[in-house]
Amino acid sequence: MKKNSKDSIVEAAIYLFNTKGFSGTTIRDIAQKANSNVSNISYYFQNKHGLLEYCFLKYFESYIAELESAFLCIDQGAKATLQKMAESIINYHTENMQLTRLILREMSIDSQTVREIMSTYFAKEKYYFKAVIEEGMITGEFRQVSVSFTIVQLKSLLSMPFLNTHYLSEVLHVFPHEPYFTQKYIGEINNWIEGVLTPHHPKELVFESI
Amino acid sequence: MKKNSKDSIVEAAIYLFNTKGFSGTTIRDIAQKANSNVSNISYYFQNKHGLLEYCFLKYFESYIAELESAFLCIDQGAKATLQKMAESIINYHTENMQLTRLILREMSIDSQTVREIMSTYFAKEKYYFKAVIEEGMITGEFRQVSVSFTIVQLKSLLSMPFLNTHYLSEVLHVFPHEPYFTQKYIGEINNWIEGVLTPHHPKELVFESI
Amino acid sequence: MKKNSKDSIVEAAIYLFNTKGFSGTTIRDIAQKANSNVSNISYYFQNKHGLLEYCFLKYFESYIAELESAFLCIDQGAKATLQKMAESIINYHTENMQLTRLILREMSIDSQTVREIMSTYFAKEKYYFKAVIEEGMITGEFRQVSVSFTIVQLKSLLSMPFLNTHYLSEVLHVFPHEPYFTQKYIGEINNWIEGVLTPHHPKELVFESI
Amino acid sequence: MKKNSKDSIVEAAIYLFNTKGFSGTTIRDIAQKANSNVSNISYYFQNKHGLLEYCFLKYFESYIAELESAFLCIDQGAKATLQKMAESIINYHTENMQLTRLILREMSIDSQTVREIMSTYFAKEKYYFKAVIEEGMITGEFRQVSVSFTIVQLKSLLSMPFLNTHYLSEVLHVFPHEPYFTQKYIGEINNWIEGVLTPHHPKELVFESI
DNA sequence: AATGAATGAGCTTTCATTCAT
DNA sequence: AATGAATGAAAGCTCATTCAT
Repeated sequence: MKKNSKDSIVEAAIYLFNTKGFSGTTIRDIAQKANSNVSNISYYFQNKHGLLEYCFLKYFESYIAELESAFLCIDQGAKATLQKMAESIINYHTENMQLTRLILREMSIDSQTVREIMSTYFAKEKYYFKAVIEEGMITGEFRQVSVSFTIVQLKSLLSMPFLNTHYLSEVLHVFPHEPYFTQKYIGEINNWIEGVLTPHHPKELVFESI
Repeated sequence: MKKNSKDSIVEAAIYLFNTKGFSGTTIRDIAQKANSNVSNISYYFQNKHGLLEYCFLKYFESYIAELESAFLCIDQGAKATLQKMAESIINYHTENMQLTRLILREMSIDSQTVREIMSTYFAKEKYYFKAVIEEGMITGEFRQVSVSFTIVQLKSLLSMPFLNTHYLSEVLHVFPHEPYFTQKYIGEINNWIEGVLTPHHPKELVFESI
Repeated sequence: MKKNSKDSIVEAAIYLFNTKGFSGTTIRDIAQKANSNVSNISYYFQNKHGLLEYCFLKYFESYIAELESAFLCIDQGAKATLQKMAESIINYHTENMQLTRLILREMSIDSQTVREIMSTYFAKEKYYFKAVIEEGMITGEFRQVSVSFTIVQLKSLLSMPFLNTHYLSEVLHVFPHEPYFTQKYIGEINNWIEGVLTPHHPKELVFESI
Repeated sequence: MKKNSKDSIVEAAIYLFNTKGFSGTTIRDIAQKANSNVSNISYYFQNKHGLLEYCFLKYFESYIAELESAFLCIDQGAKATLQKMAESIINYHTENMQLTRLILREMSIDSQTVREIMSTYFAKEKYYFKAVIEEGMITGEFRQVSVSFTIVQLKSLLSMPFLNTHYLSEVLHVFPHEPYFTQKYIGEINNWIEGVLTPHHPKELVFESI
């Protein structure tokens, strides 16, 4: 009768953690939404917190995989690679908006989970970003910039819209769920790469902007 | 005996909501940290949620005031004004990092509070950003851009570093609390204004980058 | 500004104790309804329970006074006196319906208050009822009946309609507040005195009694 | 380990609600007396109020069943039927004195529960009383009386002794728990039916009295 | 005489978890 | 693999009362 109890629990958890926050969600909420029994959560994930950790892992495994895959074409140039990385992340975030929002929010809470589980993933993520930026600076594709501050900006631009989807849709009337958004926002990121990271060779660059 | 019970409750609440999340914080935690009595929370703020709302109002009243004040110099040019607005916000966020982080996180939860309380503030904020961007496009200081997508980016850049302070300090070794950060990050935002918003007049712009 | 704080507190208390029960009413409810301050309750009545006791005394002082006054005409015959006593009680209950209902309900709770405060009043009440019934039995106006069981019935008939006013009005469409009710119900009590207490055929019936 | 948690909770609740009133009883009291856990009250009855409603239903289901069963012999005459109904109610009240007292008291509080839950039961009860009284008036067994006012008296006589058991035992020294009381009080009710409801045909009636 | 801030105890309810099946 | 009853801890909140003014 139940397709897959474990999966439906995770699905329900992502939705509810995202909507009401981790602490604001009860395991009964989750069990009910998943059409499962409360005890199954303990059974599969040890306890409520284990379920959250599972969600974190689920997110980061894929996230890093996307990043890794995009990084493979580094020999085609730093700019192209960075553009591909940004595009991959935006696509991944768009396709997993609930999970992304949950991670981005809970990450900002000061907890053991964040420190322990995520440090390795963040280290990897930093490695790829740093590598591509430094490569670009060496080849002259990028200006000489602060790697850290560049990563700060890049991550800001790639995360925020998915964290504040309400704000986007209700205040700015920009709808991250629509396919048009993804396309357009990738263009904006490329503009940022051009305008902020790339050295100004006047003639060509003017025509890149939308 | 107690100097100011109400204020110390708010202060404790901001710290704890920020550190452990709203749902993850108990009113007993707050009362204890504030050296006050649990009942006083109900007494002053009706209930736990009222205390959160109070924090929201506290943040937004000042935030909008900062924005409004910076907007006053609009006759000195759109770019200068936008730079001043960004600087004001960064300064305000730096000085109220705890509160800012709390607001930015809880805002992303799907609740009545967010919708009802904040809609007016967001409308005002949007008004100022839109006004300055459109002014810039009219005078030719800014390129022709999508107002909404520009606001998305601007808000991303102005918020994210204050939401993920752990990440910045522990992964990137960038410390938002240090005075150097503020100064440097304001420069980065100005770069963004130059590189992304300002039309390329080759000669001058090259020298603006840090 | 306040006419009489004490009186308005009592008035509010009677209404609220009656509507929501003693334990179900908070002193803040009372203070608010009385347009007074919470602390005044402690000031005037020591504490919440003192206020209840005050209500009990208020009721019983008047109640016993009514009974006493009606009993004075005992030399005009037992039946006439009993009728007058019943009429007085019904009138008093009608005029103080809220207070009456409150007393009748709280009396049924097993508490110190009931035992201590009321025992003297109940003793007095019993004395008058017993006196009039026994007088009637001596003079032959009444049949030989059990005094206790007669008092049970009499008190039942004189109390219940005022305890269950909702039931009367909503189920039976009998409205104790209307003047017609009082008049009619006094008639019913007199019927009861006639039919149950008075011998039908003086000579024979005397022997029927238990 | 626990035999029947639900039943023991109900039993404890009836005793305590009766003794201390609904609002005056805490669920900790109940759980302790029932040797159960506080949470089980929520588990079985949703909340404290749900437990009260359960008691109401428990009472009325049986009460109406008694009434219905007694009403079946209506073809044996209205008076006999009414006597049987009264007897059934007195027996039921005697056997369930705690519950009865609880219901009678809480019924007098002005609440949603009373209005919603009980209206149907009261309608049924009224139907049976009305039917038997009207039948009696048609056949000439009963005098022409007001149905409503007769029900008021009947219910008064059948309820009050069970509501004020303290008063009966401590003031009047009448003990409703003793078997003698039931027998005697049924006799009193029959006297009331004879004296108040039955037309006076001197010769015959004399022999009917007990 | 009256007020409003402050207190601490205690209440109802919720929750994550465990146990027996 | 899955269920539902049961548990103890703790959470949010309420309340009668007191204190300082």
